[in-house]
Amino acid sequence: MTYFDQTIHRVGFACKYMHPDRTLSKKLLEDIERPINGRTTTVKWLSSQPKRRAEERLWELTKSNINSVRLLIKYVATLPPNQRMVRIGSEVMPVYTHPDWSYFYQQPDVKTYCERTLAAIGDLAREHDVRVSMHPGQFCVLASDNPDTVNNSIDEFEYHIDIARMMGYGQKFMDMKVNVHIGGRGGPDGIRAVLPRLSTEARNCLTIENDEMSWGLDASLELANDVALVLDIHHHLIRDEEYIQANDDRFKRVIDSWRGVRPTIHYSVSREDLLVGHDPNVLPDMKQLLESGYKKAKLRAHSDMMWNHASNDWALTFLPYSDIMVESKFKNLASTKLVEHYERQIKAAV
DNA sequence: GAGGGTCAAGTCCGT
DNA sequence: ACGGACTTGACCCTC
Repeated sequence: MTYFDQTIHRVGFACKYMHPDRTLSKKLLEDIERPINGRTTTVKWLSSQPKRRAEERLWELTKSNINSVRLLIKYVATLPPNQRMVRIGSEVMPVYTHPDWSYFYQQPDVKTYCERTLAAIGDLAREHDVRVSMHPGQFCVLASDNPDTVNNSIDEFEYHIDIARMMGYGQKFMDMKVNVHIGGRGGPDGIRAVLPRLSTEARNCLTIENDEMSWGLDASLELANDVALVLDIHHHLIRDEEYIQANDDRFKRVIDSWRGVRPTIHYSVSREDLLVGHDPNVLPDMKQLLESGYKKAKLRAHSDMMWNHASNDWALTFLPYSDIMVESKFKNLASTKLVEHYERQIKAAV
């Protein structure tokens, strides 16, 4: 087992808190979890309401969601230093980029409220050394071949950057990562073309992640001199059917793209209910699974927990070089259990 | 209170 | 060409 520094090597989770005691009633769990997790609405519902009522709703959601970010970071701050990393969900300010509703957030009282509260939350994160990030969703396609989609995607990306900026991030290269996939048919050139149109803060935060279907690691490596790269080791496994190694030259180039800042990689594993009966001590063999009829579309879906020890051992070989964002359905429960399992292994080995 | 229908946006795969 | 998956629930509404 390799050297392990509690204060440097982080494992985090994404967007949502789950209470550890799952034996509690559904209602009680909801009461506990609800304030910590984001809520949202739909354009359709908002536009069906009188303007006044819709605005009230947006106010309520915005206040609730900003407070939920605060509570989430407060929770992460109670974790050991090696688990102080979390992704903030995108629903903080619902419909922020929708043409009918973006005005709402430009109103001075709303804007001031968001700036003031998010600044304090950024301070809280820095005070407790919580590493934060964001990840715009599937509709943010900066490299689309449709100019309208690119325009909308820039707005959507800059929305995330507004949050980062209000929290006090974006001033230095990669003080916060806001991660997207290449996504569109424009590929790496499409991403490069859009860079001059982004704010300085956006360029400081943008990371590009390799996709599990279309644009893989080789494509994102073309951007190594332009942006920081996020290696998703499971995506690479799905797409290229390869367990990339931590000493691989391609990973070295990923590390270099962060220009001295400690990178983050993404790690997930195929669903446990898809690979029923699979030995948790054996690495899933992609080629074999595909030959026996499993589809990539199914294999890409995230598991509840990090159930495969062999896969975890592989993922954790990256930890000396980068933080690991665990992507799983059971969120903090999966990442915490993974860390605790790893630490027990280290203790046993000493 | 439970259950069913619905939701801004893009892209890919399979038929 | 088109539907469904991905994401992926969460929410509203009706009963």
